[in-house]
Amino acid sequence: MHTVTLEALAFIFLPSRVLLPSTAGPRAAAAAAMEAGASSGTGSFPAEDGEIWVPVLSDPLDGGSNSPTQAEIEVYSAYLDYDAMDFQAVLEGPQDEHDIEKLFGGARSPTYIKEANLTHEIECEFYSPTSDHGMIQTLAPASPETKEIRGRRRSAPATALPEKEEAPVTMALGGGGEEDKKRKGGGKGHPLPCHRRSMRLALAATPLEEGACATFIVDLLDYMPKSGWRHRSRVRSARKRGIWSLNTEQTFLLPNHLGDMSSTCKGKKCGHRKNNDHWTYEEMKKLVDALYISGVGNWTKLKHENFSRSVRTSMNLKDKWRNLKKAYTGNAKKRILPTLDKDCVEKIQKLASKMKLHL
DNA sequence: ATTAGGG
DNA sequence: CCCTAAT
Repeated sequence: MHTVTLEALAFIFLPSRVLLPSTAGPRAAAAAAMEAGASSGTGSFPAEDGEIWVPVLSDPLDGGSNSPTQAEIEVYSAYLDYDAMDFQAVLEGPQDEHDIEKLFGGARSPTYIKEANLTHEIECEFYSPTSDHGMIQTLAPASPETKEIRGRRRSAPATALPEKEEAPVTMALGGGGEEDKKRKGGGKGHPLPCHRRSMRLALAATPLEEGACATFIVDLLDYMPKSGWRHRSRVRSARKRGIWSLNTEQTFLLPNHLGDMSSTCKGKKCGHRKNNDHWTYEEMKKLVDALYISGVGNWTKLKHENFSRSVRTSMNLKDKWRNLKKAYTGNAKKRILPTLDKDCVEKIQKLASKMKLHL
């Protein structure tokens, strides 16, 4: 599962020692998750292509609760083809260049890897069976070299960007402090229930730097009032100026509210787009294939059966179909068409004409 | 609660 | 993606 990313990003690596605590490994986590019914997979690992499971430490702030938490992570890469073992290897973490090349050099040339500024964009969906706390704990080591950092929250409260350079990550992440308090108000530290939340993160690391270890970086793009690329550019440039660079060895936690926009920004008050992600070829193909089999409509069912772990909502699916249909129907003008293969396009057109008949 | 359609 | 009317 890969997607073309237009923005060049830094290569980031996962600090296995933190993400993979003593007891559990990816497989264990996967097994546990499946047992818990969190996955609709058939028992294979990963449940779906490009999907990996990693254990997430329980929230230390959660009144001592040690409830297990899992994070479902889908990995997208514009450059690499992985298989399950690769993922596991990544998680268990080679930490030097040699290993990286060994891991990723198969399909692509190591040189390419090095020069490509690979981006690992991961989609995380946190499930907290009991505590509702989904937290990833990791080290945020000094990594001034961390060039471009990116990860994207699904959505966030519109908060001004912190102005301080070197602002501790935790502070940056806690940008919406007021909101946070409100939501937790009176709850004795217990957050509002949220069994599932998702967020997009990017792993950034400088594996080639000595002493450098992976860092988990949350992109603060979405803290900005979003309205177009200008804002994004501003953020990007701010990032270039080092505003978001991590500069301490502190351990930081991804705050609970991160990625939990469901409670923050559900209403229409928050007029931000919730999902600016472009559909990938795989997604479109998957959608078309599914529609071709089960027919157009029943979006909710479609969502649950074919896109259960995707960020796409049933409405997203519906809208996407409509757009695809529009794109490949009628006069083939100079439109910006998604690059779908012939087979896929054919299905779209067949479906479209079939629907016409039924009108 | 979902869906179809327009915006 | 959002919103709304209709179901």
